Amino acid sequence: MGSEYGSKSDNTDKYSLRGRVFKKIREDILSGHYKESEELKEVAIGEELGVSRTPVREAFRQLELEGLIKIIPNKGAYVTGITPKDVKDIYMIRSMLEGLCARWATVNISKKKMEELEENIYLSDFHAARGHSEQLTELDNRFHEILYEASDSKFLEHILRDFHQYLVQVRMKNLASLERGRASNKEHKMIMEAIKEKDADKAERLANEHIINAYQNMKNNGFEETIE
Amino acid sequence: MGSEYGSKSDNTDKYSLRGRVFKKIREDILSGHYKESEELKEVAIGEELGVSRTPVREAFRQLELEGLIKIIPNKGAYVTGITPKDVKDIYMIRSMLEGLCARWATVNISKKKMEELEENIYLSDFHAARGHSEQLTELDNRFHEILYEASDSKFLEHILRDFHQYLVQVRMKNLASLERGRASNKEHKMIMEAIKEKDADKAERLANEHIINAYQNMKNNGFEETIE
DNA sequence: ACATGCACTATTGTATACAATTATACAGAA
DNA sequence: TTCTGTATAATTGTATACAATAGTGCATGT
Repeated sequence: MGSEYGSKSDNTDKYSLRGRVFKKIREDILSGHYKESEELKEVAIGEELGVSRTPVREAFRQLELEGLIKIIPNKGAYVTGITPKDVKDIYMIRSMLEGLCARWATVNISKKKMEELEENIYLSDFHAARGHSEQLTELDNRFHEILYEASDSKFLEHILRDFHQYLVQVRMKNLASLERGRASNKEHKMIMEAIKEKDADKAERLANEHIINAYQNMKNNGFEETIE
Repeated sequence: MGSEYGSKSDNTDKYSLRGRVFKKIREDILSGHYKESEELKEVAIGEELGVSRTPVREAFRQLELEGLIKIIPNKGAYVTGITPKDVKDIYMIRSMLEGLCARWATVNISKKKMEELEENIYLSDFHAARGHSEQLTELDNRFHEILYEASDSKFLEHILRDFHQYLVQVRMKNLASLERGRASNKEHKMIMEAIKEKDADKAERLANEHIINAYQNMKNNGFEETIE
């Protein structure tokens, strides 16, 4: 129990060729390796990665659904790209949805999950004090995971996971800052307490702000240079 | 201009085998033809539809990303299903996002799109008075499409389109009721006016309520029998 | 009777072959 | 020159063949 956080949330199927291709291309798009409107050719990418067209094609379909590329039938796949404005939009949207999630979690959370949430806070404090940034990242992920599950809404869970995956690239270097890590913990704690007090309005508001703060922090740390 | 509303929003690629397979399976899941947890086998479905495994597989990948099936590597694809609660959740989530969309549209809408919005309202009144339900459906779709585009957010647009597609099944029989059609028009009009007056708060609130109303209406008309 | 191992089957994963579509270049006519 | 039609090449769409994996049932030994 607990060593493989996030396995449930990862629908990229790490060990299949398709999964690897999917991940690789997504990474390349999010990191700016592929330019806006660049055409992705099945054979070229297949050769580059040493696989046939089949897994590449399947990865393309997934990438299209995630909005990262646009496939024009019988013509080709074109990179959609992701601008700083897109990132901002995503955070704004996510802020709302995390708020909704916190609200629903307040109503639906089970006793067991509530305990896990408290334990999560406790452990986060522990590791933050010692500067264990890797564990902090994992705990942060898990905190949100718990809330997703506690919302008791299959679809909200699904959507928020997508966002989470989406932003994982950006988040990495972001949470690495211990300052933000500590602030984040404090916010988590407040959200947890609001849920415990069954104050849905408060939980929603705090979760909203939590995401906005994460975004502000990222912006301040000069992400403009990271993703262009 | 205007005869093929929604073509942009449809990422199912109507005329490819994959697109048809995708649509067919989604329909079968949403309409309850496939039971919860039922296993979908590539060859079986392929034979049923007279196609090979390839387009079926690609359709599966898309269906998984939409959360309608769950694929376990090397094992199989299983129907996730969609309960009345799921539908409710989706409407709640969509309500928030349509609200956000209306807010952003208020700020970003172009003059040209504003005019199209007004024209849409006008035409809707026209057709509602004459009971042209087909045109009404089309205009309703287009109304929301315009707002999505006007939000000037690629991602919000993308997400809301997905939801829209998702609920299209349910919506069909819903909007068919002329009563609701007329009420819907009224609500559209109010949203449009709020945007025109640059009152973002009002636009957001009205859009929220608009979706909730649509849900309530659907529930009252006994959708429990439709989707189980 | 029960557990264990092995062969066999069914199903998915991947590669390749073939078909259909689209883009391009070039020749010829207006 | 400019437009148009056609042949050709490049690319995606689909089907099929082969590989890998997981599930099933039976035989065998204790």
